[in-house]
Amino acid sequence: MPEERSPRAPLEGGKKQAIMNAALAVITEKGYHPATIDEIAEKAGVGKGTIYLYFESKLALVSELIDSVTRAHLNEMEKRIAQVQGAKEKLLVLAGVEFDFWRRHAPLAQILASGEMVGMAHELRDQMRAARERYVRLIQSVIEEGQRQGVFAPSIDAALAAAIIFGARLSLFQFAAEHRGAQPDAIRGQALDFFLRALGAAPAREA
Amino acid sequence: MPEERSPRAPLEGGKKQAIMNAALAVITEKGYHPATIDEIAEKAGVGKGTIYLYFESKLALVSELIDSVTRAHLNEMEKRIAQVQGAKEKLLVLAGVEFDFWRRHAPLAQILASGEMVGMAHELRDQMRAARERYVRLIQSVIEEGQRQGVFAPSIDAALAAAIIFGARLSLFQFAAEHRGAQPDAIRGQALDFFLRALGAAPAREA
Amino acid sequence: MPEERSPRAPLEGGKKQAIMNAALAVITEKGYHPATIDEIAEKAGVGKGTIYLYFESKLALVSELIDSVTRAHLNEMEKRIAQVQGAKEKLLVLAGVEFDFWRRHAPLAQILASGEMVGMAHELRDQMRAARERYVRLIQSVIEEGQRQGVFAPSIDAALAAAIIFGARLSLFQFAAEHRGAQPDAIRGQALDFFLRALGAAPAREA
Amino acid sequence: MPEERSPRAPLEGGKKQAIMNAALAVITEKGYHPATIDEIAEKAGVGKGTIYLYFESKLALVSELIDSVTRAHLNEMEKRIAQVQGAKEKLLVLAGVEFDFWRRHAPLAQILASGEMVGMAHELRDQMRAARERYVRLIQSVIEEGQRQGVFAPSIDAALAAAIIFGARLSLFQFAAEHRGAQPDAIRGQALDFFLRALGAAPAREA
DNA sequence: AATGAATGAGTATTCATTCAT
DNA sequence: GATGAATGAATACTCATTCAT
Repeated sequence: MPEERSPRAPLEGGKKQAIMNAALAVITEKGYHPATIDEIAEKAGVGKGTIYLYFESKLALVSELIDSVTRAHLNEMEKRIAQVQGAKEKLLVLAGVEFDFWRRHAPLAQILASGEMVGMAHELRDQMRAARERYVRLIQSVIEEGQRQGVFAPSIDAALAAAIIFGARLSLFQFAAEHRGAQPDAIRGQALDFFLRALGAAPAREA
Repeated sequence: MPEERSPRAPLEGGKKQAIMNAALAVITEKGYHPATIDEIAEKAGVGKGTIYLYFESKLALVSELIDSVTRAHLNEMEKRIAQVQGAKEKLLVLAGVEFDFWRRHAPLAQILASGEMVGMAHELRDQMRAARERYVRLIQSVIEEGQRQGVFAPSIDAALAAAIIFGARLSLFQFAAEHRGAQPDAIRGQALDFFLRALGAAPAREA
Repeated sequence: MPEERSPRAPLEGGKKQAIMNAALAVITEKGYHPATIDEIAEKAGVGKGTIYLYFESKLALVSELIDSVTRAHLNEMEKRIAQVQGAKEKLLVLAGVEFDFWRRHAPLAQILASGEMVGMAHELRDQMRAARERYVRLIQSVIEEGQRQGVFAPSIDAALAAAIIFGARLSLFQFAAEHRGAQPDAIRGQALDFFLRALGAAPAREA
Repeated sequence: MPEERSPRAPLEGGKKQAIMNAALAVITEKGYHPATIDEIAEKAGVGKGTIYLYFESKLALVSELIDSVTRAHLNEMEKRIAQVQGAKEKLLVLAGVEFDFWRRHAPLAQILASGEMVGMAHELRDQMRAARERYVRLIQSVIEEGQRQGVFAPSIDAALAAAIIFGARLSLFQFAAEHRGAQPDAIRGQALDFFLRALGAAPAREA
């Protein structure tokens, strides 16, 4: 591997990631406004000024944070869905990836899923709206595929159904969190059956 | 200067309401943190200090605001549901009341619907969690009633289903807002059918 | 005197003046950039936030400060000059007012006279330039009057002469400050004679 | 990677000069405080840390800068004045060198000419005061020489006259800058005549 | 010698809250 | 009760300086 280092490549990964991780943790706990640069810096183990070497502003930091997480999540989702055949199977995969994501990124996921955009900078709102739209369209395309395949009722408005499914995620996660006794898999299964029935399909297990 | 003891008597008693209305408007537009007492006072047409005669702090004001709005909403919901017979009919009523509420209080509704206000003071979180629970339980009770009446599939976890339905509200509202062309009633009907199918019931129209 | 109070008129005079005086003192001692709002507030005996009740920003404060001082100075100068006849007499009055002003406002006068504008905000530069121009034009008009009256040599470029006289003020003041032994009046007399000779007139004492 | 021990040997030794030139340019444009080490380093084409190899601090850098410029200017002035005979002739030379200097170093000259840099660190003030004194004394000695030669009026306070002439420089330069239409030489000639008359001498042209 | 990533003290500004009138 | 002038804690961001490489 010959020299191929962008200006501060070697350290950037480490420090920048540390800052983003710290920001994620603090913002998740306190929200956007109460999260202070000081606390993020301390949690990241870097000096306050260092943050401004990697991000232009607090807003830019959060923006990149959201971007990074949603992009990664959506990319994985799309890749995994493309790997299976059948709309019902894809919905199953989607549910699985989703549950994994929530398990790993609970805090940010909550912000994203909550649609908590009131009072956020417009840049961030637009960004989150865009991510939401991409996500909804992904679900919608699976539903439409199912309708073409004849496994979902064709009379259903796929966009509306996708919006409902998208919107239910946060509640489902909270439900799972509050019913720790129940198997997450059981919850996921139940929820999937719920949506399959709603889409006019036979439950997954009997498929 | 003659005796002018109660110069604005007609407004007395409504001052607290004026403040809450103003707070609702400002918070709704900008979010909790960016909303300033100054702006709320101005919009309410009262002095800045006056707000502190009626509320201990900004936090207390918002807390009471949320309490007031959710309480009114839930009370109306419960009253209206009690007036009709049949689980499906109750779900229909619920959807109707809900759409009305959103229409009237769009911005605050969004905050409330997000369910988990990341970054809000813990007092507010707990308060909103409580409201959410009361709401979910209301839906759940309707579902259980339907299961007992034999119109909803008894195998469904009513609590989970209620959580899903609760969670979908925000998304549905956003969907309605983005599809202004479509009739809101049509959207409500479609969504209701979606949930009725999910619950194992025949669609409302054919009931 | 019936009620005729602009919003915060009664206190504004006192506090605002206190702030401007403090700002003048601090800026004079340290210059624009090193002068901190904290120190100005402390010296004025008010809270830091109070300054922002009267001035939009540090820049606005300094701007108003310059405006206030130069305006007062120029107004007095113009008034006093209008009260006497004869160009030489006017020059005499001008010198007198000038010396008084320097005695009273030494610190700000230094800033203004120095033309220290490098690095200043453009707003301030323009403001100081404008004040300088008004001042130079005043001197110039006296010179031109003297030329019309035949007491000053008509071949002299009045604008250039005015610029020279204007520019010499700071140096003269510094000279006076460094030669505390000499009578200020003697210095003023010498300087006046210097300029009268330069203008082609007989010295003042023999007029 | 072959031996590349001195990749920029041709520049070695000039690095300090490069830094001072860059500092002069930046400070001249923005003033002392707003000038940042970052910008100076970039303009000088060196690393930020390198500046601290040559100068102890920003203050030291500026101090050395002022020293270097004023020293060069004064030295040239003294050398050129020594080369001519006659006080009037020396004043003529002085004006010429001065105009050249302003033309070449307009921005720094302005800072220097302001004479009393309000707000500058005390070290710098003292330094500039010293330069000013040396300059004034130079002018003064020419005047005194003229008085001894009988070309200038002996009753004039040479120190005061020198101070006035010194102080007028900034204004004259600004005047020249604002009257770009006029020939600089004409302005210089007019100004010289002005001062010669003030000193009790016949104008230069008729000498 | 040369660099530039890292640092944290220092700054202007905002805003919830108090309190004298 | 009602007010809004006054306050200062809190916060994002800058920049001279250091030091490991």
